[in-house]
Amino acid sequence: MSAATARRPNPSRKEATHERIVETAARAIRRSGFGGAGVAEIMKEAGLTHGGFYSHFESREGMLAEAADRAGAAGMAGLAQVAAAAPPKQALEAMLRAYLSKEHVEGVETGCAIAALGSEMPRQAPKIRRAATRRSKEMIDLVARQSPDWGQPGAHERALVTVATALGALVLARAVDDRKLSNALREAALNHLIPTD
Amino acid sequence: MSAATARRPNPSRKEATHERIVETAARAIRRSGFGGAGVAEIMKEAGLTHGGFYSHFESREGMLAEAADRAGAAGMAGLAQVAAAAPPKQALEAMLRAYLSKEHVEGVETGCAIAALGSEMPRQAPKIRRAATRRSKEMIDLVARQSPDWGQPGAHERALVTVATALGALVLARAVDDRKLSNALREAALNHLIPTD
DNA sequence: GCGCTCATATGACGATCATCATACACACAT
DNA sequence: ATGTGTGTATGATGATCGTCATATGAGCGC
Repeated sequence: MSAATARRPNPSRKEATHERIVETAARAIRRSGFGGAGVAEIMKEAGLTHGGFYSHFESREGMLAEAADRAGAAGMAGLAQVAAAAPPKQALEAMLRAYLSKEHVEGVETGCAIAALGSEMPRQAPKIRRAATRRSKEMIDLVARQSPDWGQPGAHERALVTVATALGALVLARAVDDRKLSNALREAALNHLIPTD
Repeated sequence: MSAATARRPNPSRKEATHERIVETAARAIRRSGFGGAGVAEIMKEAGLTHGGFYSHFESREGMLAEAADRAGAAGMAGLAQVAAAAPPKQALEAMLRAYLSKEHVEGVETGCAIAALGSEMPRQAPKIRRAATRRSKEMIDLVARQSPDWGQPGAHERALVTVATALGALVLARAVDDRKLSNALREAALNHLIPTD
């Protein structure tokens, strides 16, 4: 428990619950999509009932926007952590290997939000799309910064292509019902994106 | 009530309606997703009421499977047509330019089904996933066949990467709320995928 | 300890959905 | 024309959903 901060009457009680709901929702939307994540189910999964929902969010859509942003942030943070844990020279390679790993293909619920929700984004509310855009730019910048040709002309364009390729390979590898094809997609994208020498 | 009468006064009447419903549904799922395409809405859009639906399909899911396959076939047919209309040497380039055109970014409803539904596929029924897998393979083969290095070792792998890059760029270009970024993604992917000389 | 306040629970409402039972209307053979 | 059968419409049912009004219970200041 928290007995530390005495600034506000009870700063953490409601906020902690709010946080837990958003965290749960961030996983739920990646698992079930925007439409498949019901209010009652999310609250139940967070250890609550559906009643108090509207004291935390003004609407279901508002919650979805928070959840989408959280999901995007979580995926980004995971990638950034992988990059930070690797030697600078191999940061990009480490990120790509993690992004195109079999574990990431199977772990939709905790993985990249753009891959899990990308094709649903065009019809989402402006708030959600803005979050997706911001997180996408972050991801592109992260890749660009770890690229060997950072700062050189065309580096940003190459980062765009790298992200597109990894995202497309992941989405396809998840979509198909054929293990061999799924693995072939991952391997082909990896061999193509990682400079072999 | 209905006995096994082998009498068909008009064999095409019902089939034509069935066809029209599937065609309508194929557009609806690309526009609204699998979950967002309701039975009543699809029937209404096909010029009917929701009542007769279950004389055409055994369930909503069965209809979705037909519609998904139809959507995949339509997207493929469009691409194949573009390829056929271009000089053989430029067939691949023509396909890529069409796939990554601004029109395709904006035309979700009549475009590539994998791009429109890709991130929803992992949680769909087996029938739907099988259709998606088959259509994906067709698309990869189509690209491989039009590639300049067709038959050479590694050509198939290169086709996998080409498809992944185009798909990822299209999904991202549609997802983001930023016109400039959307265009930059299309252009970057095109410049990278089309052999410039 | 007492009562006030806030976070959460209980329960209900209206809307929407897939599904099905039944009634109608049109086309064809006679 | 008339009746028969097939294709579609009308309407209902039960389930699920988002939303909200109200009740309950726990923690904090006095």
